[in-house]
Amino acid sequence: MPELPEVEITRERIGPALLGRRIEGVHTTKPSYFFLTPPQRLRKRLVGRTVQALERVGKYLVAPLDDGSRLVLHLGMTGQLFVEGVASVRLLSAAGRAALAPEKQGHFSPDAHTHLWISFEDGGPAVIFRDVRKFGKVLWLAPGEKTPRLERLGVDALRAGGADLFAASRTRSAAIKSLLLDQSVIAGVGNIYADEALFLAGLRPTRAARRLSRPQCGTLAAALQQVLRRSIETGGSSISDYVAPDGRDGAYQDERRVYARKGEPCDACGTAIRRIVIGQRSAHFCPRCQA
DNA sequence: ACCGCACCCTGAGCGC
DNA sequence: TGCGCTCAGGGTGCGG
Repeated sequence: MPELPEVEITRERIGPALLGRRIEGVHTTKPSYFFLTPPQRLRKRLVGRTVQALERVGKYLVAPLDDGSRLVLHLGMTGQLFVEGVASVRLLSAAGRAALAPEKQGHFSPDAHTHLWISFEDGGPAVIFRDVRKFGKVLWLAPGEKTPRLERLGVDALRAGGADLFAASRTRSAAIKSLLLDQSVIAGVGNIYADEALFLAGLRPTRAARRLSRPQCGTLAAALQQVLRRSIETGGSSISDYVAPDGRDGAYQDERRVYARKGEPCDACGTAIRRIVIGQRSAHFCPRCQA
């Protein structure tokens, strides 16, 4: 679910519920690879701490704490970071939803997928991290400690220019779509926005990266900026799981030109959108508009 | 270096 | 109703 725009919206809206509040309790599910830092240690390190800032690095959220350590979060595919008390049907499974009366279907209560529950000394609402597939990650870093996960990220997608793309693509024979998804090249782009940017730039996702000209790299970088910024403006894409920390859906899914629109007519020319597979991921494009 | 693939996990939706 | 299958905004690690 969450790509750069969704993570950025999450950062902005979870901030008020997190910053400056002293952590009283941390409740977790049992150890799993979701916890890069084991739950028991995580609890020990977090209780009594105060979150001083919240930064986004690619698709990661990084929270510096008052003792110089850092809490690192990644939402994976189905991660949901939100404030206790918000209502959204996306916070319940279809089965759970069906079991409730319609007027209660937005109400969230902790379930087996609620891996992190952070409560605060001020007694206000908790911050909750739920993730059905557990592809998300929680990691605590000691003061000064580094992690390859952050170290190897390339330039943030909101700051990536044509020159970055051009330089990174010269030796790459792989499809440009795969290059866009490579977080060590450009950090933050995922499947939706890679497809949408390639459509806007008029480029086929299958094109070998090294075959792009300098101007085409410029066009693609500009398209990426436009797509990402517009998605942030509209609150991100809520396609199946994504919900903002305040419980609201994004609206960018309504502006998609190609992603998950297989068989539908292209907005620009009417040709049916095609879906293919590139690097084990789906790719969507208009066979007429994208060369 | 770089590329493709297996794998991590759960749930929804589909055809039969 | 149930079964088996495919699919899903993520990333890592391996061998070639």
